[in-house]
Amino acid sequence: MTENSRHLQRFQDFLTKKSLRLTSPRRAILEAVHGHESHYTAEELLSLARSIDDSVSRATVYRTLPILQECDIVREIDVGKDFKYYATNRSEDNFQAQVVCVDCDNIFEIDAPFMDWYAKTAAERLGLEVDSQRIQVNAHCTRLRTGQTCEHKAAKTSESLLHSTISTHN
Amino acid sequence: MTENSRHLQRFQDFLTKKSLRLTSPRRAILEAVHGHESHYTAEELLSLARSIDDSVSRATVYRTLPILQECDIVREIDVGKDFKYYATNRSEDNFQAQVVCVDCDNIFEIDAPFMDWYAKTAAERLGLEVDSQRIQVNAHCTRLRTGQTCEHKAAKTSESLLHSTISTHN
DNA sequence: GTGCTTGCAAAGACTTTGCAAACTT
DNA sequence: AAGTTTGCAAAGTCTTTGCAAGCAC
Repeated sequence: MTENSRHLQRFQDFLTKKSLRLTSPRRAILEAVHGHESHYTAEELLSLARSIDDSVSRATVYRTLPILQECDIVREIDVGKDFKYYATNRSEDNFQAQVVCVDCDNIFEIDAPFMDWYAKTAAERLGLEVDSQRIQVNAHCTRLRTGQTCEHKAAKTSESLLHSTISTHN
Repeated sequence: MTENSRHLQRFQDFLTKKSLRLTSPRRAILEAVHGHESHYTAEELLSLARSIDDSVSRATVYRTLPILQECDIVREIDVGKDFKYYATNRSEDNFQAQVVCVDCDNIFEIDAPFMDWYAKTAAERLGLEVDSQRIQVNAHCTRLRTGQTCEHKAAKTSESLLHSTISTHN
């Protein structure tokens, strides 16, 4: 069973449970969500969804994203810009930190397994219960800073590093 | 030497260095920055600044905040809402994580000393150089969830916890 | 059929910016 | 005097919302 069909299944179940309907725009948006490799904006999702069903409107994308987040199919990533990024939840995902290159806007994700423990401890000290958590590191391209600005290409070649795991426990 | 005067000194030096001017609105805003206890919005800063010099305009607040951030007098805290919070840098501050109560919007800060190490390690793996970092934990009020919603009052009484330190190294 | 959905365009919320007048050095 | 800064209001940017027509079930 592919991830796509697993997500479709989950989406349908969720919609049914809430007496919502599986419409053609929603289907196109779900497909678009799988068409994106990494992080995308609402606008990018709209473009791709429109290439699948050109009647999809911006409003529907914005109305569907919260549903996809509730289904745990998509997650929102706010890196402090004036718009948000979204990413599709792949099955093997652990909690991850975002490393954002401020020169080229690339977003890398790196496992940060200690975060679950930290968040829980921090919240408990305040008598709270963890809802969600987030780590973000903003960084510059050391090597490329001197030459032309940090390039997206450079970032792409680092993709093998994306699944590195960093833990504070050694 | 108080923190206020240290900040004023730093502000003046910075302005001079950049051939900028110490004007009355800027002075009022700097004062307002010290009048706030914890986290404040641009709008709240504007109100307080206006109570000191009622001619201060919203535009000037927005234009002055970036300068204060460059001087390291104020820091920006983006908790993913559609507006930003600001906090005055007090001398004893270490790197801190934000714990945001999603019920009452209170923001607590807790030391997270391991973050420097983590950010550096994560960035290095990608060939980047750390610029800034951020940890945020969103949480609910466990105890108060059942009764009336989590109250701001309740948060205030936890203030003694604000300076707790949590480290992953035990 | 019932009532959830959609697209469109207008509205919203916060922040930024153009401009002429006012002010700091 | 020279050049920065200000307040005002308009512009901007992303996101949300009202509404009548259109669909899914």
